[in-house]
Amino acid sequence: MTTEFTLRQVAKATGLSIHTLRYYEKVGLLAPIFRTANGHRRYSAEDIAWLEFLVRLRETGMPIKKVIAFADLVRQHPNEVSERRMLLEEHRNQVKQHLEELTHHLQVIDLKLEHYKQLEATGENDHSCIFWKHHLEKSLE
Amino acid sequence: MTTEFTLRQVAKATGLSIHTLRYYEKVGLLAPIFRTANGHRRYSAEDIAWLEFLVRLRETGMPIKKVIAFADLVRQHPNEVSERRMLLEEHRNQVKQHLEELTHHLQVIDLKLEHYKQLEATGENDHSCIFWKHHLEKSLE
DNA sequence: ATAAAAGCTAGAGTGCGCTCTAGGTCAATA
DNA sequence: TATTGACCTAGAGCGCACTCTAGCTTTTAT
Repeated sequence: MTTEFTLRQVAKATGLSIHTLRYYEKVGLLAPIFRTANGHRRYSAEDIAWLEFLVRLRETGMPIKKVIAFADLVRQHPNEVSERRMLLEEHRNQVKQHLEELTHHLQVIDLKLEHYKQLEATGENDHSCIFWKHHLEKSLE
Repeated sequence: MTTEFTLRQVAKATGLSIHTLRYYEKVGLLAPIFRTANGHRRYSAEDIAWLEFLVRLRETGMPIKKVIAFADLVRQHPNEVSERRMLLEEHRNQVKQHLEELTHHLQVIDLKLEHYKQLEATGENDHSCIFWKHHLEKSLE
């Protein structure tokens, strides 16, 4: 409330672009930001705190529409926390699951890398190129 | 090579849509798939193996262009594995980093959830709603 | 023999999340 | 006084990754 920040400052602070900050406000990810007499935005520390949480939701894959739904809950039911909790809990579980899938994918990629390293060490050809050869043969018929 | 599969079968096997399979071939994620006399696609077991790895790359966030670059390396340098290894290693590191960021984000979300649970238990209001009030006050001036 | 189901291509359309442009105001600096 | 630079709005444009349509042929089931 006391200290207020310009668009430019907030862009620098959050890592979001100036364009994105205006866009986020336009679509309702942010409540309307306070304006000076000439219409320029002034962000409060609380605005920045919300932006930081919002970015976390986005970076964990929450679609913009769902973040808007979350923001709307705060606006419409500021004293009712349970709906927000449920929405966030659902998201948390999705992130958790995604995390587990990624971990598994990483293991497979690591296996493939191990395989490559062995091939490089022994100077052998990649076995999987057979599959490409098959197409070459066919196209030469 | 021996057993071959129809478009429909491969869609079911990989979880990709029929449209997507044709699209992937068109843009070069797959080498041209073998065709029957009437022009219908017939996928080999190797095609499916590559599709499965490809899906893993996509699901770990590798952009299509980069997957194409990877596929091109196999086609152009089937005996040279080191470039492929480097590309894949770079991707692996990005996935690892992403995984760590996600883990951190998850912790913050869990903290927020803890906070919500406490509020629900004590029946208190969410402190963060102050930030929304600020805007309401301003709009009433 | 005919209808339904599966396949084909080229290319248009969609949804998401920005990102940029045009055309303007206002304040401070050279 | 003129110009630079930060800001404003409305709305157009873009890149990605599909997804679907139109109009056609072929195959399979009844």
